[in-house]
Amino acid sequence: MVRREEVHDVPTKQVDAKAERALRRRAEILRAAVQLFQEDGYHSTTTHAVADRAGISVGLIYQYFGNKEDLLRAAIVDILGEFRDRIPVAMDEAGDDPEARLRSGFRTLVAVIDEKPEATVLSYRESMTLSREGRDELKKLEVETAEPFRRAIEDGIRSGAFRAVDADLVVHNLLLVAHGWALKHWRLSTWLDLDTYVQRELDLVLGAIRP
Amino acid sequence: MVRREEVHDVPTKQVDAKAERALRRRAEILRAAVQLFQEDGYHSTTTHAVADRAGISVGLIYQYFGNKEDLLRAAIVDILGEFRDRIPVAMDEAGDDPEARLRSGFRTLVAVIDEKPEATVLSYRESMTLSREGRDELKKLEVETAEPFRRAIEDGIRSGAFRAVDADLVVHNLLLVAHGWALKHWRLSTWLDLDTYVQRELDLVLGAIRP
Amino acid sequence: MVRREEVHDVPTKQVDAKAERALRRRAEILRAAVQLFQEDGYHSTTTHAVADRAGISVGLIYQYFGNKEDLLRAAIVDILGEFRDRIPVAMDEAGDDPEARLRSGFRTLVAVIDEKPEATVLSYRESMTLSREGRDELKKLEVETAEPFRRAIEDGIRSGAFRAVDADLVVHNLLLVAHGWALKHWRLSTWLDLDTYVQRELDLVLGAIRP
Amino acid sequence: MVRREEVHDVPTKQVDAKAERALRRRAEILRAAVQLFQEDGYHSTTTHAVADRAGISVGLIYQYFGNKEDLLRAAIVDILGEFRDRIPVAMDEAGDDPEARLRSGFRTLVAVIDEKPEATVLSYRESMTLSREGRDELKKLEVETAEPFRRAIEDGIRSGAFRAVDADLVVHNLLLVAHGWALKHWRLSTWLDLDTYVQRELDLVLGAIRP
DNA sequence: TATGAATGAGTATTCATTCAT
DNA sequence: TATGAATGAATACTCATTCAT
Repeated sequence: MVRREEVHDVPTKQVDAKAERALRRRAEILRAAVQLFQEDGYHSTTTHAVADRAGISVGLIYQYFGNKEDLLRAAIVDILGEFRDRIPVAMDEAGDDPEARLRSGFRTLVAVIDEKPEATVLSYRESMTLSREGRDELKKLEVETAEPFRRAIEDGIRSGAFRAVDADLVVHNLLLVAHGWALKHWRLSTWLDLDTYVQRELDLVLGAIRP
Repeated sequence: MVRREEVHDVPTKQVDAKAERALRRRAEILRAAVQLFQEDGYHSTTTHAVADRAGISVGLIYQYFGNKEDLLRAAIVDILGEFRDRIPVAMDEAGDDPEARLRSGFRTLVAVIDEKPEATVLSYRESMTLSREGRDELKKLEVETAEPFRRAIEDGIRSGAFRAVDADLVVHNLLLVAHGWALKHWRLSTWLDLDTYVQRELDLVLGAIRP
Repeated sequence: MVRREEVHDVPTKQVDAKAERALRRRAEILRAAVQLFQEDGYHSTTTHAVADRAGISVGLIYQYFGNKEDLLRAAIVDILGEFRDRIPVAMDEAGDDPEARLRSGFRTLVAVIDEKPEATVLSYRESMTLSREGRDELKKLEVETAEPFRRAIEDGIRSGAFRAVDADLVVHNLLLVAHGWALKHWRLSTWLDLDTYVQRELDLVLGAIRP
Repeated sequence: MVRREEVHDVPTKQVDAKAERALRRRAEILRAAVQLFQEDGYHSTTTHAVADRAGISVGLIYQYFGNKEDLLRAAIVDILGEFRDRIPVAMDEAGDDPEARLRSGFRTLVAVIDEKPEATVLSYRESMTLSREGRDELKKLEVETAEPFRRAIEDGIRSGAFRAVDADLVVHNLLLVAHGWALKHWRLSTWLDLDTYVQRELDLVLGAIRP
């Protein structure tokens, strides 16, 4: 007879399947939430509406998220995390030239924002809704997102590719302008598409910092 | 044409005193509301809290404002109206030179934002909370605010002072950067003061559009 | 013209009327709550049910009580307070003789319990439901209720009217037996009425402590 | 007649092992439930918490108990059943003397209560929570517990060992006082231990009914 | 004008219970 | 037997708004 402990042993495969299923569920719920938060605003979105959109019951939301605010936090962290992860990769693919790195990073930043504009807008609109901890987590991610841009600019300044500008301020502008694509999309999209926006903004920003 | 106040048979003086008192009350309530909206967010602010802060009873709010949303709309319209009114004046005082006009307009814009950062942040955070009509009113004011900037840039392009840039895009950037002073004040203020911010941003923006 | 502050002055009479009305409301709500707590138990009683029974809206409950638990606390404190207030009076009316004082006090105690058996049962059934503070308040009241009985017994022991018994234990028994009238009323009432119960219990208790 | 377990064609030994294991499981769950009911109250105890404490899954609770209330009923019946079973034995061991029988029965009653004070308190606090049937089962057990005491007193009255007191009332008091050891343990234990409590209470009760 | 008692619709969250595995 | 993911009914509490005074 097998030891009792072993009775509960389950094939690793099954465990993985379970864990994967759980992750998918979580993502489904989060997607539904982000959609609705964007459509109606965080406060106007009910947990029941999120459950309906995700095709599950209200109760299940609380098995994957602590509460409604946690859902908001996860939604915002989700996109900020994507920024943090994808931008360095894109910049590295662009090689060593500071200007090329900046272009690639900015292009990726706006592209990610264009993929999930709702989440970006959310992070502006609702970050005050979060608790102290949630907001601190956000700020940390924001700083991490800014970092590779800052380094590229400082490299450029050192190499003489850029003027001796306030690197932090330029990064601030780059991020603002990137977010602007989501924040003012209703107006920008009347005369610009994504590529043109990226192109023209890069021309402006780089034009301002070239020697 | 008779002024509306005089329709009833009351001495003008008394009417004025009354009207003035009413205006003051309205302003007091609005001020309390803007403070609290900024401190706790629109949704977390109760009408009772606004009444308390303003030193009046809840009921009275409804004599000056239609409902809570109307209070929000008024708060946002208030600052946007100030932009619309003060910027053209500031630009005109700067004379005819497009660059001087831009500088003066931007400086004023950031100054007004610095005076009431709450309201600016509010207009980003809560404009989706407004009804269709409220939002349309906002967009109209936003366009009116942008207009003098756009004209100065186009004048500059025509006169050869600026390159043939996308004027609307530059205005979009100017406004974003101005709002950025309120939106990211927590970070910017760690290394910049108002004047330096204005100066450096103008250098960047103008550097990008000069021939 | 009167000073503004005086404008709000209201006749004292009116203030009293308001305060009195508020007290009546509070009592109405409390009565409804005690009834329902007794009928269905605290946890099975909904705040809506309390409001319905009291003939008011749910919201109003929260203008008079902090929350549902506060309603329970108030209900229990209410009766314990009555014990504390009425028993010393009854004992004093009985004169100086320890036995007469004990009889009178016990008779009153059981009478009050008989008037509001629900509240007595409540204090047994639901006191654990209360928060630490609530329970401490209860214990304090319980001790205050016991005190006059304890003193009468010790007086009797000193004067030789009673044997040298454990006074605290006798008080404990007296209170238990009094509460028993509410706790086991369903059985006791099959063969006893209030007066007989009081009479027989006093005979037993006094028979046990007489020399 | 075949035992129910044997209906299916399984070796008796295996059935017994199974049945025994099931009984142990049931007892484990019940023990966890009683602990938690006492610590947090019946309503604040979740079935998940019971499962955790018992080291099993929620689902399994429902294989041994019909529902949560059934768990409560079982917990209370458990201790009342122990009263019913152990008291007659203790009294018989004391011989024929009514007073000796009473003493032995009471001592055992308080001892059992002291072993499981939680369950005793539970039966006071939560019996109203039970359904009609559950409460009737409890009352039946209570009467059965009382019966041997009643008989001992009546025997004593007949034999002249006791005065012609109301036997049912004396039993009522005995049970109340015994339960009091659990209900007011927080206060009694400040100056009494179990044996002293039993001793002094017996002295008081017997002192009241001796001729 | 001004008050604030009263309303009651609206909602996040919990938790006993089920059932596919 | 045993699991625990999933359900969804139930409920305390809030707060914008009204209206009698």
